[in-house]
Amino acid sequence: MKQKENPLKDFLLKGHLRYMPGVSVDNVIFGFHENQLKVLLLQANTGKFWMLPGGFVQKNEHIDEAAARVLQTRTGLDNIFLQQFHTFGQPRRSSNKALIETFHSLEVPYDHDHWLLQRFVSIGYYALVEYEKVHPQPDELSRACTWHDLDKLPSLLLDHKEIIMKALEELRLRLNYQPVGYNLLPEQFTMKNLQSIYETLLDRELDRANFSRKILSFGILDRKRKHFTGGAHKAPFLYSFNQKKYFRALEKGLGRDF
Amino acid sequence: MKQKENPLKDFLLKGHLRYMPGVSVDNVIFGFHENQLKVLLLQANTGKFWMLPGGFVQKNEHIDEAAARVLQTRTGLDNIFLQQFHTFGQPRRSSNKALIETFHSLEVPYDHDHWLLQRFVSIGYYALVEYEKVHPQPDELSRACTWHDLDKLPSLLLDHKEIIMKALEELRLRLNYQPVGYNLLPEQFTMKNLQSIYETLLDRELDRANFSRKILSFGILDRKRKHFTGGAHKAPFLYSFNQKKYFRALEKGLGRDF
DNA sequence: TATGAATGAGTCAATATGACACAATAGTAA
DNA sequence: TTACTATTGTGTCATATTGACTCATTCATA
Repeated sequence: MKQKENPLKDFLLKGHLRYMPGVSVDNVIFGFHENQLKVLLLQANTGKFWMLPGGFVQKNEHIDEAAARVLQTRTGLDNIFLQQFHTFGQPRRSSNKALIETFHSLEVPYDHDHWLLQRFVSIGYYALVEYEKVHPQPDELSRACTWHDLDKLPSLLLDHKEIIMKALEELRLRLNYQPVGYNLLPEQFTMKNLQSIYETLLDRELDRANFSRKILSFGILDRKRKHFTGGAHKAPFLYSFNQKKYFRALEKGLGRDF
Repeated sequence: MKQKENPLKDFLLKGHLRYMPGVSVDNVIFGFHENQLKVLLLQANTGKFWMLPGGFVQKNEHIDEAAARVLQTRTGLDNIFLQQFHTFGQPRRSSNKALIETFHSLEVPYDHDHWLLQRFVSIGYYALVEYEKVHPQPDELSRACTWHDLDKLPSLLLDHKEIIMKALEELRLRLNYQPVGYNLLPEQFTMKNLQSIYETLLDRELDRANFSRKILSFGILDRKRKHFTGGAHKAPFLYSFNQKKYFRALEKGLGRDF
């Protein structure tokens, strides 16, 4: 029996049979830690640049499914609600220098028609995850899969920094008509937990009382018992998202102006 | 000198040299007529289905430019502000039956690897235009390029109906934080003109006084002289968009909740 | 000059927002 | 037990916004 090929080599040689040419997906995964917004990045075995967990679309696969599969494959994160937010299509998105080096080092024959050397359009998805709940694992092409502060991003591949910034911008816009937090918080949480998320996403402080009033007016929360932290102060109530109402609000929006 | 090829035949044979495989753009052009929202559709010479003015992305072209070029080429409409709103990527978007008939009728050789028979992802753009201002002309592939009522759409190709509906949905959402009307109205217009646009887009009536108050509060309008229509009633003021403020609002948004 | 239609401007109650105040805890220290 | 502190639930209050109206004005026509 033939020895297993190098998976990267296999991908370079046979990828064109499996994947759509010219189309990729890039996932911007936001996570929280100590009230800081983080983004999940991969670092390839072969390069020093960091990158978003992105990949390609199979020839017979919905792009939404592709985004989810790519995320699962490259980071191990599963069952994450991904939201498409923008498609990026500058003509020379990709620099092929590193790629061509890889061809040489793996002794893979190629020419300028090779599918990976073509220009790609990338469909951007974002998601919000609870930092503590997930355990990112790099795939075999990557040596690292770790969280990075948004204000201390390392050197990023191609236009991935632009993609991250656009994702954040769109996310902030949608905060006005979409609820947030479902998979960001444990089953039960305090109002302060939720407020911290909004404050972190918006990068500014919100008034405690007003925030509470507004969120409760959306009617997507159920109040539970009290939560005794052991802190020397009044115990806060716990809340949970009313799933039905939460997802209805995700679909229908939280009420409009016009 | 060789006779000019059939342009369609030329496109089928050589398109793969010029265009990205697997990626297309589709434009949803909304227009107004008698307070009705219309959408611009093409009908191919060879088929009975109507379609959005869509096309392909050149190998070295920004997707935004592709959308504008495609629109210009296929409908004659130029200098239109197109807004990307969603990318559609179900795996079997395209039915190739009609296409294969075309291959046969033009006696173009093909196999299942032909670039046009591959699965396509389509990037959706929308725009709003003043019905009276533009004069759509079908390209040589099409026998018609006409406006259609949204509530009386003809049979549409592929998923184009879904694309139109999504465009309208996104447009309505953006009405809450983006100004509308710049290229929809003449240089000067009445408050009623503008209100009609909003009413048509939202498909519901708005209170005259409240609408005026709200729009004026955005601070994107300059009041001009009065306009004497000849009607037997008080003459309305004319307004014009303050370009600087209008486009700043397009960029920055019209004020948020959180 | 009277009339009808549409407009600019205003009223007013209901609601939402932003900035605070204050009493009610839960633990800790005395 | 009792003070003390941090944090929370709730309330207030001025201000802004919204939705549903009214009303006088003004234009062309009869």
